[in-house]
Amino acid sequence: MEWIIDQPSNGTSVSDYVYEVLKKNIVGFNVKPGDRISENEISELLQVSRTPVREAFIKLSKEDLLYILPQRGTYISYIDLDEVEEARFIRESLEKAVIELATKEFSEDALFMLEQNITAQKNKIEKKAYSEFLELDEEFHKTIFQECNKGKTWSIIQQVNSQYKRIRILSFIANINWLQTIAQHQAIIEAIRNKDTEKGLKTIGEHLKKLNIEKMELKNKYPEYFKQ
Amino acid sequence: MEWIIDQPSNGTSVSDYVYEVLKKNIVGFNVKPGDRISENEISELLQVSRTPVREAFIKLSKEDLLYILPQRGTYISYIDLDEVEEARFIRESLEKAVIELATKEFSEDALFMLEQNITAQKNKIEKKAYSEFLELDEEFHKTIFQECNKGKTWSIIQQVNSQYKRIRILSFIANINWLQTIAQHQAIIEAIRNKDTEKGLKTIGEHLKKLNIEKMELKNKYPEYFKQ
DNA sequence: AACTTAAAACTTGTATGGTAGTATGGTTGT
DNA sequence: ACAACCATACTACCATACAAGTTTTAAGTT
Repeated sequence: MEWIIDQPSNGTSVSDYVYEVLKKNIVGFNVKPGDRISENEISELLQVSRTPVREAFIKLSKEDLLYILPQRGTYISYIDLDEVEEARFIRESLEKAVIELATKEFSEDALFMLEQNITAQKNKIEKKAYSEFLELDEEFHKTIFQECNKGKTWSIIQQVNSQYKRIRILSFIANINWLQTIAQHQAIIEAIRNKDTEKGLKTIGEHLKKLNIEKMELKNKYPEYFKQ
Repeated sequence: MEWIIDQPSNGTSVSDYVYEVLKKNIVGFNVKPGDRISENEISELLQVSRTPVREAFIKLSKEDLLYILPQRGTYISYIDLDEVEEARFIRESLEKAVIELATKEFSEDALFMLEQNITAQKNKIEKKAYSEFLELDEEFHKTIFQECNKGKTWSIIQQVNSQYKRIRILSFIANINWLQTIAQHQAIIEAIRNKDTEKGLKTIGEHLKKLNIEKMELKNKYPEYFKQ
């Protein structure tokens, strides 16, 4: 498969540019788990020097999207279901804590944004624009965090979420139900509006547990992407 | 005040070495918030090249212990109480989620480790060895996470916790009560042993909220370390 | 054919050189 | 006295060179 190489947007550093390109291609499985990449190879591919490539590698290795073996090589990580589970655990813990805040206080403006987001989500689904749908999904949750003044918390989730994202992509390729996802988003909005903390917590739990069920299914379907 | 420069321990990379030295000196207030440091200055001080220094800077900036202004300079961050509060929020959410697991299943061996840790804690307090006490404190919580198979979760806390750590150091310099801390640790052990989830959650809440009370007190005492 | 071994071709880690952008301090013009 | 300007000395960023270690390759030996 071919690499997707967007042009660097203005204002970003070379280092960030390399990071973005690599992340996109890893999460999108354009480079496959187990593949070996090298600083030289990427620096040539993107026409930049090794330094920013190296910095991007380090950053990605912290997200466990790749692992660096000193003096040996750098490899794309396999999806580790134990890690995915822990990422889910972290995300569930933090999302629940935030939904508890959101069901106590939430501005009308932000609620409106969430609703607009959902209509956009439906649109993308009809057009079968899955990756754009996933972006909106992320945006949805991000909005809740920001409204609760927990932007840093969201960035932590982002960091842990990389592994998780790859599974979601597979899940969409495998064509598993996304209509349920939208229904859950709607339920979250209702919970916030009615200040129904109980319902909010329950929905978030289901929302994230859904993927838990799919995990084994996906591992059977794409064993070459998984650890062991 | 003088910089504390330990020798590099064998096996660690130069980059990690620089990171450790810088972190220790920032958290310990040997370099003060607002101070300017540069790649050149540090590379000369530690007798290494600029590359590993730069990598350490990037890592520390992700923990918000310093901030990099491109082409302008790198500065030690002031303590931002909003950020500290969010770090506390994250930690509380994750610690509660883990204590819930711990009060359901926990090995006898690990419980023993926790008890041994507490006796060691008392020791350090008597000797007024505060920084060593803080290390044991961290170890205590880490043990719980690891026993619950949530090592990654702990590492997330570590990352977010740097800001928080600086406050704890100030708190100890200002001589605020640590006996209460030990009592709370003991209460956590009891909760785990008796599988008393309710008590566990409550204690964790108090444990972390304690610092919340001290924050304003500390800001008044050391205004030069805080933002605004 | 199977095993040794040495050299070449990789890898990442570290050092150093060069560049663009920013702050600063002094000088000049008014 | 004060503002405009310019030279200088910084900064972090990126490119390149070198070092240290690993893997691959292939020739040489038994």
